[in-house]
Amino acid sequence: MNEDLFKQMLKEKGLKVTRQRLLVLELMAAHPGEHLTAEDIYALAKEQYPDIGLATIYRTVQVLLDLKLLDRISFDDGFARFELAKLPGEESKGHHHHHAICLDCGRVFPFEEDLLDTLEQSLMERLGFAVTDHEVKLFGYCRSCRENREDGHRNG
Amino acid sequence: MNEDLFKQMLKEKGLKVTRQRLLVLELMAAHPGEHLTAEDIYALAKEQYPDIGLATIYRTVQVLLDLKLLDRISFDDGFARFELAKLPGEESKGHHHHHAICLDCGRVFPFEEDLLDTLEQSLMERLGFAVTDHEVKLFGYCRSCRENREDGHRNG
DNA sequence: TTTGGTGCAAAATTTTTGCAGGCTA
DNA sequence: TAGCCTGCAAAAATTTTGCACCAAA
Repeated sequence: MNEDLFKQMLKEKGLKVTRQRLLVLELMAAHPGEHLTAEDIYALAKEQYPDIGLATIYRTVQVLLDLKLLDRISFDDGFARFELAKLPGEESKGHHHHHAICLDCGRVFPFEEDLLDTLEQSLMERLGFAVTDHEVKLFGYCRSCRENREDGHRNG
Repeated sequence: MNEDLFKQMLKEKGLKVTRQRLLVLELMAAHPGEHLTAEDIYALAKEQYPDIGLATIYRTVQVLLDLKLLDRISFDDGFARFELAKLPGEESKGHHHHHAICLDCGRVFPFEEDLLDTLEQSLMERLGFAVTDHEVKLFGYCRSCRENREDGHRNG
């Protein structure tokens, strides 16, 4: 992420460039694909700026969401999570990437595939619903958990 | 939903059949595809049983989730929502149905299409990730909102 | 200097838990 | 009757807001 571009985006919205905003964006860029909660971001930010407050994290995250620099995602575990958004043009239709969530170890595997075109076309034809974005979560079992499970089966 | 089957499911788990549990399941069955929050269910339940408590709604919903009679979904608006689950065998692979969410009016259109087989196969081949379930949310604009918008364009 | 941002603490909101009493089996 | 279930209220947990002070433009 280009810091100068970020400063320009803030100025265009009449917002000020502050150390806290720069820090949060930098942290998010340093942890791609990690799905951080507000508390996670707070803890990381305190390492570099102990005086920062949790309320600032929430307010900054909201600014970054408005600028479409972050995506909010939920794994239905009680807190909102945030991750760096792809810049427009980095992928085909401006769609976000998606998540395969292991039901055993809880790890999250991002993937990029964008195979929903047929489905979206069908919705337009049948319902007149024009899709502009989508979010896909797959649940299942990752390779290492499946291998562990097979070991278990062999032994008992 | 068959009430006797529900009673049997409860008994098999050592749980008791109570008026509150029957009522909540009945309400969920009477409002298919409506994505009710705990407060929504509470309000509906009070109409028929004014003494019921909100805590009972949360506890009952948890029981119904465990029995896989309900699905929990989140539209990232701050509360968990619940809807009646499809019985096994009602759809192809045990997968749930999905949601197209209008960004304008907020209405939610359920759809059944199950066109992710290719994607899931590819994940298995590339990551060794075995998908057992998926959740798809599409965001966009429904027919009536699109028509209103076009009216607006014509008039101004 | 003016406007908006921050940190702290309190408030708001959703969800969970403890407990005394009541209902199911 | 024994044990689970409920209702109420309090607690927990995440997120938002009010306010005085501070920093950016």
